[in-house]
Amino acid sequence: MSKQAGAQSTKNATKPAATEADIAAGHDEVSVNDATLHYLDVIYRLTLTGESANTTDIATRLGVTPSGASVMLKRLADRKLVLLTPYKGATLTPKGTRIATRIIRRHRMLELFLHKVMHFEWHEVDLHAHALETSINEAFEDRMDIILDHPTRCPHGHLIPNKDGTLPEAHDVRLIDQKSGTRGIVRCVDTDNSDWLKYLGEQGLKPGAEIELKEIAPYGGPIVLQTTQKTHSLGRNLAELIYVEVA
Amino acid sequence: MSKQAGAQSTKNATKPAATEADIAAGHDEVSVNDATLHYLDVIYRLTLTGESANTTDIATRLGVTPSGASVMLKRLADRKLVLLTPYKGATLTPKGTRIATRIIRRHRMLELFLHKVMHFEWHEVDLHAHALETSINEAFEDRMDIILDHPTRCPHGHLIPNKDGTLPEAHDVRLIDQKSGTRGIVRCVDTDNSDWLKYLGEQGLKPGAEIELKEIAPYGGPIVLQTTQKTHSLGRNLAELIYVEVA
DNA sequence: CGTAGAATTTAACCGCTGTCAAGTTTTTGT
DNA sequence: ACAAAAACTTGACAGCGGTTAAATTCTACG
Repeated sequence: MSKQAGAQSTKNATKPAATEADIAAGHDEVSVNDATLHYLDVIYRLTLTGESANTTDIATRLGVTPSGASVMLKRLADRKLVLLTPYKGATLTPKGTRIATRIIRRHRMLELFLHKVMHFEWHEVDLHAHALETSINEAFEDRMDIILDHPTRCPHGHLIPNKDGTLPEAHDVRLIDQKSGTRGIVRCVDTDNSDWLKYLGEQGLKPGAEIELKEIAPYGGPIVLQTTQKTHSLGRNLAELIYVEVA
Repeated sequence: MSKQAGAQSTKNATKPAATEADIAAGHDEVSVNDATLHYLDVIYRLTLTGESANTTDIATRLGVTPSGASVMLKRLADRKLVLLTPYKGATLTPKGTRIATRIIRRHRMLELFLHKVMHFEWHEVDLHAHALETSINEAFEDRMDIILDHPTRCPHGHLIPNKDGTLPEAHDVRLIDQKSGTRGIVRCVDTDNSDWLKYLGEQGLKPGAEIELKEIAPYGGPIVLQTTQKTHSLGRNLAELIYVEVA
């Protein structure tokens, strides 16, 4: 499964990588290096806001030095997977986006699989999924899809992209943007910080929970909200992670 | 999970790999390169007979050139994972054996998991397991062990090593070494050839099948055997793969 | 016993993805 | 506006796991 640099390069030399036709046909467009996939994954998530991803952020997320990331970004640009404006930042090309959404599909599907089938806790699944996402193939992906009955969200509530890269419909809004008295259902907890997830999970603040926003204290004060269980008081940084669907 | 050569080397430079203490404590001794693990796996299987593994066989199994394998074997010898006698062959050191049995445990457990939980056919699981075996960690391994209720054999009937490297007890004998009239239960089909497995599976000749050896035709002739379903006539090459437990 | 042929190793090289150090560009704060 | 700081890129290099071609060692056979 193309993990050795040498083997990879040789394969690419012999057989010039997947053609556009392959990709359009839904073949294994994800047949690229592990490293490449991780870069595309990170860039995709950093550019969700619409802004381009800067080198240092990418490097930090991947645990490499900015110089290393800079070099790699250039290579990805040469391969037409990212659009790079030197000293400014990177965004994904359509091709890069297709690959990224596909790997994210696999990542989130794996997270759900690890949670539902293998009974890992929701704060544990990201790490496992990360290790596995570049090792599974389309057959495995499809099999999970069947076993999980075509899921649309990972355990944290992130949307699972469809195979064609589109996203399922959602009506998620940020909890802290709502006004006091709003009632709704938690749909997503947007972090991969294991500790925060563990804490919020213990509080029952995970997708599906019914909550009512009681108060947002001014000047960065705590957010107070009510579940069927109890009243919670959360710091801004945690409350920011919560997305709800308003009742 | 350490797939980039660069990252790996750096990691090893910073943190000088698992110590003997780590290994004894049952920590993640399998924290080595993918490539290394595949080499150890192959060498283990080639040396099961007691003879040492020769370079060309190793290279063939791994899909690399003999020269490449030769270089790599030297590195593994430097790392005290294999015992190398130049121009003669390689065997595993105790350390290499520990790692190899551990990765084989994961491989076979994965095969069973893929078969039982993900409903892949028995001739499909080897490929998937091979891709995954170097990406899972101990927690995943342990979780499979629980879900599968501490299994002792993979779908083909190979023994799943225990975590300490020992093998479960077995009373498997080669079918073709038995004399006509022997009755028994198929315990193992010793091949990873997908086509052969598919065929034998379609014939019902898989672990658990009750069979009676009818006749072994001389001079390389066919082997005739009887299951509860029908009478089978197998070529020598296929019959050789079958191991049974005599009734 | 010597030699042809097979197996193996060595040498020189490559591509990938990193590192660190140094140089360049952009941003920021006064 | 301009200097300091931050961000980014470039250059020189390393390690891994491969390649091919050439040299070496082993083996088997007449």
